[in-house]
Amino acid sequence: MTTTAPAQVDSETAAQRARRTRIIAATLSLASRGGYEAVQMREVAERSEVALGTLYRYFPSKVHLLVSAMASEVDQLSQRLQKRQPPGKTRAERVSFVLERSTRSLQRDPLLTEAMVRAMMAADVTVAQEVNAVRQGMSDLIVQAIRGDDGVQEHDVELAAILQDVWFARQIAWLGGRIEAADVWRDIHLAIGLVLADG
Amino acid sequence: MTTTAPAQVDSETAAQRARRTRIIAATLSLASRGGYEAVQMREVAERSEVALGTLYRYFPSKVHLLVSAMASEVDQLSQRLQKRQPPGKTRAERVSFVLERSTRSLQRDPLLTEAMVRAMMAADVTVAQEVNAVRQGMSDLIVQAIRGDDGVQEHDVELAAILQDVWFARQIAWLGGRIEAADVWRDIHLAIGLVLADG
DNA sequence: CCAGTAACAGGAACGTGTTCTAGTATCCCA
DNA sequence: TGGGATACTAGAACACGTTCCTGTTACTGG
Repeated sequence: MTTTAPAQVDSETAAQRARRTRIIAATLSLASRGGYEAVQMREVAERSEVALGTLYRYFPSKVHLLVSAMASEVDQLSQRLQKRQPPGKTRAERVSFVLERSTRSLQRDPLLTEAMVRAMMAADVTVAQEVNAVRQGMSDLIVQAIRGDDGVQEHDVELAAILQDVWFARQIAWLGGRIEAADVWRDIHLAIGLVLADG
Repeated sequence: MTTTAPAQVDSETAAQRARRTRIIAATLSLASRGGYEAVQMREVAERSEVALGTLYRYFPSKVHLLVSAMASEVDQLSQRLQKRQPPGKTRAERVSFVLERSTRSLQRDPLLTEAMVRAMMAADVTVAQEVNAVRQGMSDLIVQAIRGDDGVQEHDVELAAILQDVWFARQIAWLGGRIEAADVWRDIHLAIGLVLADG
């Protein structure tokens, strides 16, 4: 947190964009192999062929780094899912589709998920911007599913926020060893039914 | 995590119970003054007049320590609130009463809350028992409010779990500087209205 | 092209959670 | 009541996130 970050991402040099990409890639790779604790800053720096100080110039803390990595993952998920309207006649069916896909996508790589979700929860005010990017991506996904072809509905943003809260909380319960992977989806599905009781 | 914990809390010697009490007291005091980062294990040990190794024998990590502290706080809150049935004619009114009291109680000491909630979120599988104690305490509170004088209702435990998830998630959003203290309560209230739509 | 500035490399150093060791005190039971 | 196990103290040691320092490289305006 000593040095000032590169002014703007879109005014970066090509070499800088490449460094940023290498750093995120190394982070995802390490997280995927060993979770939160395996993402060690020295190791990330070494793998992305960047000095430790440079790593900290790009991402001022481990939490910034992991939340940024999650933002990049959510972006990808979002692009895959938003190619077409989620199927289903009711709001509940469409939201179920989207959240089930998201949940399965995360559970496929539990250690990576653990690293990213743990960072999201550890984020303090200095990471608010990155955290908001992640939440916005998830929210867009859910809101689009709620609306379907019906357009804007009352409370749809608030409902999406609640479902996202439950979604995160259940992931944490799973990561904390308090519920099984299968229960994550059962609980979220139940929450969808209760919150979107329209069919 | 190397040494085995004292066998059972109820088979402790008087001196051991006193140590445990002093440790929790020192933890709450430090957390209240400076939040999560101010709870430093060496400092806790010194203030509770216990060697560092002993502290780790009683609480095998900082997270265990803070979650245990939260369990003790929730116990107290629970005892205060459960003295009488929460007022209100509808489930929503009663649950609002209980959660508003809980929220206000936490917001009165933001740094302590930050320390405890952050520990709850950082808890891994080794802390599952302590985390469950906290969640059970909160759940009892909410379930009792849902039931009121009406007795057992369908899904009341699941509804309580969802509300608790939202409650925690909103606390985190507040602690993460993404929403204001007042918004915490507004969002939880909204969730109550949506989940318990019975008046 | 050159000077000055910002970014980067390499690595030492520091803080705090956690573990480990050696010695001492306390407890429990035969 | 004595002796062995268990618990405790004091403090060193280790790991990893973070900061800082020194020298070098890459960029930019004149």
